[in-house]
Amino acid sequence: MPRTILHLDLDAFYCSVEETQNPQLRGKPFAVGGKPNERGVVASCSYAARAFGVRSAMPMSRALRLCRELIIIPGRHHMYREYSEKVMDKLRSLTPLLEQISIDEAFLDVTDIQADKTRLALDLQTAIRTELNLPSSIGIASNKLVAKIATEVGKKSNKKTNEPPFGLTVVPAGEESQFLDPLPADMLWGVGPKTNARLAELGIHTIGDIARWPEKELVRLFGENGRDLWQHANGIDNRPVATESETKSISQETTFNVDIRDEKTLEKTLREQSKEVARQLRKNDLAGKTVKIKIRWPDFTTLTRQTTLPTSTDNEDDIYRAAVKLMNAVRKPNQPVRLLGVGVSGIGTPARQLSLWDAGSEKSRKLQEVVDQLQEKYGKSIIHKGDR
DNA sequence: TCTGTCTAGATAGGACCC
DNA sequence: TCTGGGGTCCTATCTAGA
Repeated sequence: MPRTILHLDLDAFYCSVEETQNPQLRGKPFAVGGKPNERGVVASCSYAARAFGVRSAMPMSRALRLCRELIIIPGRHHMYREYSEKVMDKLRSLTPLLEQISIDEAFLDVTDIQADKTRLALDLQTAIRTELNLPSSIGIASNKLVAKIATEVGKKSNKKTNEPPFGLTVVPAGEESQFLDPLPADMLWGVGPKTNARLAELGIHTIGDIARWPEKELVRLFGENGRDLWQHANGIDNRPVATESETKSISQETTFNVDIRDEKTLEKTLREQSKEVARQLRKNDLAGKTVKIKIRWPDFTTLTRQTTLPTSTDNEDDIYRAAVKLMNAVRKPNQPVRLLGVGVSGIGTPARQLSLWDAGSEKSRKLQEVVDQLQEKYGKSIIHKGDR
């Protein structure tokens, strides 16, 4: 039996949340993101701003040139996260088979829900709109890949100026290839600018073009990615909706408003970043073994250096010391830096020293007795410093 | 003891995503 | 025109140890 996967994407999410706080923004060209004079970029822009050619990830200075009256709003990520959680709770009330893939997107496996799936999607869309004031688009298909592309297609085809698309696109099982065939190759998951350019050189422009190439030939040209490419282009995607995921790395990075040469400022930045990374590790009861730095020179060349520590850590000083060492190994004195970052990977639960005393268990009580007897016999010197 | 081979883990970078 | 931040995954290369 084919599965039914629903993909939901909140339209212009950050901007939509800002509109709930300030309804006067509705219909106006505005963008959430960094300041234009501080190397900021557009994180999200309203549909009115999009009409001027403003797009996300665009430098704010350029966005401002395209749209003189653009209103710039600094991001309030804490608030966006709260709204995101409200939406996810709403989805979870429908089914626990939920995979959140980003702050504003999720997959739901609704195969076993006994209801008309289009009706279900419409009700969901309406509920999120009326209860939370947020517009969303939905794609429904027999797998995650096609459902996600369906959402995108719905957004593109419902283009009323200055308004969110509220797309809803259903791809019936068995019609996946037909649906994908005319779409541009870069709508496929995993095809970015580089792969798209390579495909174009081969005369491949649409997803259908990929599907018609021999799988073996794609594997020869693109390695294992070629196999995925062929399968996805043919509408094949057997990945389940993954309800759980583990954190694999935690990092912090900063692009400076102006390039920095001063050693002390760079070290101070690493210190603050290490502190934040350690805080996040401890908050999630995690520790990492590999410390990585990322450094970008003014010409935009970016490099990373990493080192593996003897033991996992969630300690700010350990991370900072390793990061400074890595930076000093790669940076010449007085060399200007555009971006600096610190990350920790190789993540697991922290290897804390086991306490003999905290459990209050039978075992620890007996141990206590033994230690007390030994203490009586030999004095306190037998208690090793590290044991408590 | 020396050398070659295999393998696993570490490292660096690239591509991609939102 | 001048390019953020925080992630994941993959691949190539290097290196140490068996």
